[in-house]
Amino acid sequence: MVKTATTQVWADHARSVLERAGHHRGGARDAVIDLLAAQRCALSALEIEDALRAADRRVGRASIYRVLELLAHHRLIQRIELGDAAARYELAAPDGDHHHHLLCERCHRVVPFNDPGLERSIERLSGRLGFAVAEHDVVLHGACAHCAR
Amino acid sequence: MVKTATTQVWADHARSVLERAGHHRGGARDAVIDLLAAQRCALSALEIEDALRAADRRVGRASIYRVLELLAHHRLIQRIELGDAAARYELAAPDGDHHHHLLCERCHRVVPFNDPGLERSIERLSGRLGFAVAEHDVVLHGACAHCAR
DNA sequence: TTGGGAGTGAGAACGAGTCCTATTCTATGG
DNA sequence: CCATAGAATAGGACTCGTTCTCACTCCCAA
Repeated sequence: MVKTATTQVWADHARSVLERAGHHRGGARDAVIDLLAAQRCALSALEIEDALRAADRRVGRASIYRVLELLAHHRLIQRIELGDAAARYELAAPDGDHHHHLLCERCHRVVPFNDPGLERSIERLSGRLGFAVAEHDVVLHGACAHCAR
Repeated sequence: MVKTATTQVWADHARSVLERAGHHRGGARDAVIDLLAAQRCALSALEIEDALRAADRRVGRASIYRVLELLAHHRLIQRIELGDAAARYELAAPDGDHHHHLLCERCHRVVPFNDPGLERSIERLSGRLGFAVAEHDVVLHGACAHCAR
């Protein structure tokens, strides 16, 4: 598994958050964290299982879901649903930077994008409505820039 | 089944759109359309099945999913996923009015809201990025106004 | 009226996610 | 360093929403 500086930072951060929360360490968890850290796009739980098996590091399915739930609970990853069957999981950068997704209905590509204006709108809105928004998820459906012209 | 003026409008609209698209009529489809028209909040496919059975109008499960897919394809309903297992389906008002949902992490209620500012942000953003956005879906996670204070 | 294609129903099949239980491992205090 | 309690894990059975299959029925244009 290749570890770049950035991914290592996230993995260490994740481990220390969990340790501080009083969790023991464990092999399955380490394997999942390392795998996630090395990804640059979202993975589903089953894809994680396959990837780990391919790397000769079998991890029980239940463990994978448990680890993902734990990481999501501590906001170390974000769970995203794009409408296809499986939920996907993506690193949540410690600096709060994140993006959303457009699902192209023609080429079926998933196009990530980010937009400060959108983030601001959501902040304003949650203040006005009295929500304490911890996370948000925006999915656009339509044609990507490539297919739209 | 009670039919108010508004719901009848939608049902008629839906049927004429499908007819113009070259679809034959059918009993299952009519039943699902009438049921949807009478709802004021989103239903899952299984809830639709149950409601129809309760109304003594059994409809095959496959037909329900087929009808929902067809209606969604013609943008007569919108499919929404709130992260729990089942997808839900909601009327898409012909006037384009729609709302989004906050999932309260404490009381687990689904709180609908709408926000013109948010809509404007999404329009601007899609123009800037070159997307042709046909539909969009915003899900907030956090605490609702009631739980937040 | 009739033929052919669209629509439908019932149940099997599928797949993501959860549950259960025995086993292994981690961290702590003696 | 060892014992121990409780946390973490494996893996397989299971649940349940969704899709598939295929025989059958119905709609509608000719």
